[in-house]
Amino acid sequence: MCCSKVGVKRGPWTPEEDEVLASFVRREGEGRWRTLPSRAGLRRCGKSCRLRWMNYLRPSIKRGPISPDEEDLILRLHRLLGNRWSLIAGRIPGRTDNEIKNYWNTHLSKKLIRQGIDPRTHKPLPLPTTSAAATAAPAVHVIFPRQAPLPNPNPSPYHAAGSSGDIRTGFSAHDDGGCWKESGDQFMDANNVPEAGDHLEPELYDFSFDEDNIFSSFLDSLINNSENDINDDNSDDRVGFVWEKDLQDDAHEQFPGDHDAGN
DNA sequence: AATCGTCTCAACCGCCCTTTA
DNA sequence: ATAAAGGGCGGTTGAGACGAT
Repeated sequence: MCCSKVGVKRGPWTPEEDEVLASFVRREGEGRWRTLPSRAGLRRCGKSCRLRWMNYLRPSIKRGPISPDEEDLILRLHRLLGNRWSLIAGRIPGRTDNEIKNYWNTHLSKKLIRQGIDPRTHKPLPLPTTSAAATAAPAVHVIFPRQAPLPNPNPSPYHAAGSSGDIRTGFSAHDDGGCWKESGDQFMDANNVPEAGDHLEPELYDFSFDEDNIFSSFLDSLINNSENDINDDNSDDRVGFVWEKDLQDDAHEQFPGDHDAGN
């Protein structure tokens, strides 16, 4: 709670403060945010300065309403990544995670609900007469193995872990080194809800790889193929999905140790 | 014109990971 | 190995804008 310090200003930024911050960052560069206020002569906490710069003052920030293309991309990415706003924002030039998060919460989630789609799972909302099975419908997440290589050139990398795991880097913090691998032709998709561990075998890989490159190319393939991945049962290269449904507990039960590897 | 309810989004909060000493 | 600092993340809040009554 750095902003609660005595003498530290809070609330909306004034144009004068913006100018001080922007010119200072342009001159000195980003970083060292905690000491920036004193160096720049601002009565703000470092976090507030960083946020203001990242979400508002950066020259690369794009202004104006979200275009239909951007909206479509957000929807696709959210379907693949869940509430990983920084990752989503990273694929949409000029947009910030905060902006996308707000847009999602105020527009897109409601739009999906109106269309009868669960904004969390991107699956059809259950009918009002909820059965136990319907209410237990699990969330869909793609969770990228942190240190696991892709098993083959046309990979379907996915990973079982609870979404409560750390997602700040886009990988699960619970499962370093652990990777779920498809078994035979079995895939998980929206029409094939497995039990945790069904049709899957955990595999551990003990060599590292270029995470950025792998992740980037993998994400590109996800975006490009996302329609098929999700909706087309005949898709050959569809992405495997892992169903969350309290998966952390279930998977942990079946494969103890796997999910603690990163901690 | 006044009041109320809803919506929007900038800003803050609290947590946790990474880096540094 | 450990603690502290720095930084980044998603979730939440609240003030202002806006529309309905």
